Formats: sequence, C-alpha cells, structure tokens
Amino acid sequence: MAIKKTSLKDLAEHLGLSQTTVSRGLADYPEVAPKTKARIRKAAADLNYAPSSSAQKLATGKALTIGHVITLSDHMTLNPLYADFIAGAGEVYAQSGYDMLISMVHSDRELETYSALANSHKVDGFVLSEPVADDPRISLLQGLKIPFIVHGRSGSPAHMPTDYSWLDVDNQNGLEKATSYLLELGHQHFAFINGPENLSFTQRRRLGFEKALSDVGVACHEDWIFASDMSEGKGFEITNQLLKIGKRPTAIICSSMLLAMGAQRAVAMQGLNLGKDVSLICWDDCLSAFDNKSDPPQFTAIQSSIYDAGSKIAEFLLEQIEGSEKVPRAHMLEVEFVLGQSTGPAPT
Amino acid sequence: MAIKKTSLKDLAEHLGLSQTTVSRGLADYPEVAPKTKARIRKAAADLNYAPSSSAQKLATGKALTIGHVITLSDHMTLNPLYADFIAGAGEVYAQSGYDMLISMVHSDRELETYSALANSHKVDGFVLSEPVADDPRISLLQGLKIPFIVHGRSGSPAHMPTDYSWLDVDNQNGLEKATSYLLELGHQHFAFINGPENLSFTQRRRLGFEKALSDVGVACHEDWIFASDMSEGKGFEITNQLLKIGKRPTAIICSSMLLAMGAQRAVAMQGLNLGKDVSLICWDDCLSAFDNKSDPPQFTAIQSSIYDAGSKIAEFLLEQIEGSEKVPRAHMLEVEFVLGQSTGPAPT
DNA sequence: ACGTCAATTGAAACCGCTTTCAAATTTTCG
DNA sequence: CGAAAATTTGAAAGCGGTTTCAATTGACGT
Repeated sequence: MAIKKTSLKDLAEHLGLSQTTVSRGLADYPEVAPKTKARIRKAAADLNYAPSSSAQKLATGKALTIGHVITLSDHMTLNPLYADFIAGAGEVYAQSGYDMLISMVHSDRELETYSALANSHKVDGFVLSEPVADDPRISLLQGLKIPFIVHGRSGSPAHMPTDYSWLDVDNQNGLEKATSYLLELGHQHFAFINGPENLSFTQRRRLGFEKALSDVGVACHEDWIFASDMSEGKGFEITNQLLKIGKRPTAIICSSMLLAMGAQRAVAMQGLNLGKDVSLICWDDCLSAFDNKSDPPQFTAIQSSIYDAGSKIAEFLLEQIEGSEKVPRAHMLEVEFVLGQSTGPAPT
Repeated sequence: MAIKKTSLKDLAEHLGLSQTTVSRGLADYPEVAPKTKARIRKAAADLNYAPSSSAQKLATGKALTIGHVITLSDHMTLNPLYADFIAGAGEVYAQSGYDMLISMVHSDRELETYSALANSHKVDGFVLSEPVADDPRISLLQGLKIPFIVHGRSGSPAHMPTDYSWLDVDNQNGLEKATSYLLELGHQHFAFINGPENLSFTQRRRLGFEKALSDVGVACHEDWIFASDMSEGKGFEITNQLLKIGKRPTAIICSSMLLAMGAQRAVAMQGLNLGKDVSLICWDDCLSAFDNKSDPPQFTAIQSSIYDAGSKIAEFLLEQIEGSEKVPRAHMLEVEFVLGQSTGPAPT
C-alpha cells in the first residue's frame, strides 16, 4: 500500500515515449504532434500524474514562490491589516501559478531570514511591508539582487525613491483631506491618534495633518498628537483621557478604524454624541472585518483598500519577475473621502 | 555581475574535499572529523553558502513545508481569526525549520488545490480550518495519504473522531458556561448571535446554549438565535433590531468579539447601559487586535486563544510528520471564563 | 613489522524534471 | 523519384543536493 507517486519516467514508459516528449507535451510545446499531446494528456490524467515541484524548480531555477516575511515584534502582534493585504496578494499569486511563502520571524532574525530565503532559492521575490526610514531590508535585497517591491516608501516623506519598486497610498494627501474637511466644518481643536512613530506612513500622515493646519494658520496641539498601537483599546484609552480635559478637542482623527472604534466607545461612554459634540474621521483600510458600509457610513473616512493594494503589489512584482525590463516601478494610490455620520459642524 | 551562487560543488572544490564530506560536515554527521567540520563550516560561512532548497527537497523527498489552504468564499472575505491562528502556527514552523505555504483559492477550486499541493510534493502536510459537517477535504486527504490535522471537528457535535487528527476547543462547554452564568444572574430572555450555520463550531455552540437552557427549564427564543457573519456591522444591526422589540432580551451572547463590539455600539446608541439594562457575553478568541485586557475586562467572555490553538496544532502536525507513530491524535482545549463589565443582574 | 579494526573520506548513483542537440521520420517539391 | 526542408521524437547532460558502498588512512595489539 505504498503511495504510488507517478513520475515522469513512469508516465513515459507507460506511453512508450521518451521523457522528453512527455515533458514537452505537458508543457504544450508546439513541436509535439497534436495527436501525441492528446495521448499524453489523457495518460497523465489517468495515472494521476503531477510533476514534482522540487524537481521542476531544480531544473528551471524558478521557485514560483513569493516570500512575505512577517515580524512578530513582540509576542503575537500580527497586524490585522496584514490579513487583507495578504489575501489580495495571495489571490493574484494563485492566478499566476505562484505560491506564497510566509515566514513568521522575530525581528532580531529578520534580515537573516530574507537572506536565507533568497540564497536557498526558496522564493523568486519579496514583498516588503511596513518600511521604516532607511530600511535595512531594502539595501540587503538590492545587494542580493532579488526582485522585491515595497508596500510604502522608505525615506523622507517627500521622497519618491527611484532605485527600488514601491507602491504606496498617498498618506499625506489623505490626511490633508481629512483635516481640511474638518476645518471647513469650523473645527479648530484637533486630536490626532496616529500609528507607531517609526513607520513611514505614520510620518507622512502627520505631515499631511500639520500641513493642512498650517495652510490655514490654525495652531496644532502638539500634545494631542499620539503615536499609538492601532488597537481598539488604545483608541478608547486615549480618547477617554482627551474628553476629560476641560477645553477638549472638538475633532479627532484616527489612523485606523480600530482606533476609531475605541474612540467612538469612549465618546459614547462619556454620554457625548459623535458627529455633534465630537467629530471623528478615520483612516479606513477597507478591511473585510470592519466594513464601513452602512448608508450613510458609520464613520466619515479616508478610504483606501488594503486588499487592492495587496493585489496591485503582487501584480507589479510578478511583472517585474517575469518581465524582461527590470526597471523599478512606482505607483501611488489615491485615497477616497467618504462622508459618514461621525462628523458635523464644530460645536459653538 | 552575474549572481554568484555558491553550490556544494564549488564549496567542495574550494576546500579540496568531496561533496560527500562537505554535505556531511554541514549536516553534522558524526563520521566527519571535528577538524574537518570546522574547516567546512568556516568556508561555508566565508563563501556565503546556502544549500538550494529545491535540490535538497528533491534528494530527501521532504518539502519541509506545511500547507494552509484558505478559501475566499466571495470576494476578499478573509477571516480575521485566521491571521492570529496562522501567526501561532507560523512561529512553530519557523522554529522547526518549516515553511508555511499559503494558498488562497476560491471555494470551487478548493479540493483541487489540496490534491495539487499534495501530489506535487509541495507540502508535507496540511492544516484544515473551518471544517463543515462531513467535510470532503478530510476523506480527500485521507485518500492522498498525506498527514493533516483539523482545527475543529467534522461531524455531529457529540462525535469525537478517531480516524483523523484534530484539535478543537470545547465550544459546547464554553457556551454552556456562558449561558449558565447569565442564568445565575437571573436572566431569562436570551439572544444568541452565532456564526455561519454550516460551520461545525457554530453548531456546537448552539448546542451548549440550548443545553444550558433546557437543563434549568428555561425556554429558548428560537427567533433570537442568529446565524450571522461575525462582523461588527452585523452585530450592530442585529442588536439594534433586538433592542427595538418591546419585550426585548436582557442578555445577549455573541460568538465573536467583533459581533460584541457591534452589539455594544447598538446598546450605547439606544442609550442603554451595558451590564445593567442589557448583559453581554462574548466568545473571545484573544485576537491580538482586540485585547479584552483592561481591568476589569470590557466584556465578560469565554476565552480561548486562537493563537495558542495555532501553535498547538502546528506542534501536533509536525510531530505527526516527523514522528514514527502515525496514530491520529486528538486534543481538546478548555475555555476560560473571565468576568468583565458587560454583565450584571437581570433588570427587574 | 604486520594484520586488524575503527575512523575518515570519496566515487558514483539517484531524486524527477528540463533542455540541448542529434536522430529519425515525414513532407515538400523540383 | 530523390534530395532538402520541416516535423517529431529521443538520448543524455545537467540542476544541486543526499546517500550507499567502497576505499583509504591511521591506530593498536602482539
């Protein structure tokens, strides 16, 4: 009852053909006679033949696999964003016959993991997430000469890198829009609950926020800008503190839907009305788990689907790997403003 | 400027040794002289040698890879649970030198994907998630004779399968505990917002719920049991409807934290007090994104870390793959009850 | 000094597929 | 009808490791 794995050789013998022909037949080479091809395909189906991927990889040098390295910063901190992003990318991979290799690794072994995956030829390319300023992974992969694309950009907010491929959403513009809208509503006192300080999108958002304010000469409450984990709990906690202040902010901007949900809870708990006493705009990554899709939407938001970002980035990477032109490619996604129930004119 | 990939052969030549010895040296075989080993290791490090994984796989027949097949039921519905589950499993894989291969696939090509991955030897085993009753994947994999473990159980709620490995959390008991606690508080009118009907854990939870009620002879409002997507929006929507009813439920049980958050929002919006006017218990998978960790916790809950489930399941699967004994292994995880702020005595 | 045995090392086969290059078979056509 | 061209097929050499089995070397006992 040994497992009967049919090899190419078995199949060839069974057909009375050479491995060469069978291999070509299955790969649909033009030089194989149509009649033969049909025979081969039938036999392959009958014998339940499936080529060994490792043999194929060895022979072709292609891994047909894309690597995503995820760092578990502390214990089990898996960004919920990542799930949707990966779903988007994964679907594209599947359609193109690629696999997705996910490596969970602690941050201290991160670079090592990239090298190992690249050197052992396990993957043909990488997707880099959450770039930090001057991200060491970028130069590493450049040195390794393996294709990769960055979700986001490393470097200063204004910089549009040209020496590597990236796809980013216009974070700065997004926050400018959000802030401007609130300004139009007459708000003057803003709190901004942003993401972890070291991430470059956080910095870009802050820039957009500050720019919108300085453009109209409204002062920015430095100590109402928070760098926080983007969890519901933090959103609640911070907002709760804020609302206790005598002269409290009238508008809150949250860098994620989770933060916004926490903020909303705090507002409700203080007996205040969202959209009246306090306005709230949040960044909405359009995660499948939190659809902001009621009519009108629960939150006024800056939207940008991270699922789409995932699929776009996968497309670009595959083009880069398979295509001849190895020019780095850059792409900026625009955000969409949606009006929801969480904003209203500044209270007088 | 070709990429200089050092092969075993290069390394052997460089050292003036045979490939055999070098291979053994790197694999730490006892028959290689310690002095030689040291030389080999140094050279390997110097030349930046990394074995080709495909060659290794081909030679050994092991893929050192575990497959997770994720079905995207509709468009982009990636269960947020899955992220934490995968993180738990992924970490164990990484520690044991295994990779995690994730295949995103539409449900109509699901079985096909399992066969393809197995037949092409891309993976040494599978983790099956979200089993449904009489899950076809199970018999498929049994036929394929490839190791696998199920997260959850297929089949009737009472059944403890012995013909395949599984790890499950005691869903029934969890819901019994939750319901009993509410009963002790004097509640009589329950709503239960459960997960999608076809999933077997949903059925088990329902069973626990009904059992707890029938044990004390309390009637069950059939039409207050909901099979719902486990999203915040649904939780809100359903609860909102419920609260408009004249003789409304005094206690709500939610099968996920997201549902509970939605429910909470509805309660707050109706100007009601959670833990006073309405009590709420939820199932808490201890997702990293929603920590129910304040003191006291926001929600009274039945806890069971899905991250831990992921790592346990990975451990078991690897044992099954590497170990000699191929006996199916079963494991039941217990739940923990935590008292939070969302419950209180039934209003009179 | 010599046979014996353990400790090391190596040659070569093999894993299963792709691909180069040559061979065999058909077709085409003057 | 026969040569040249086009179409099909196959033998064998990799791809880069692991592993079997044989060969070499050195140590040891007498």
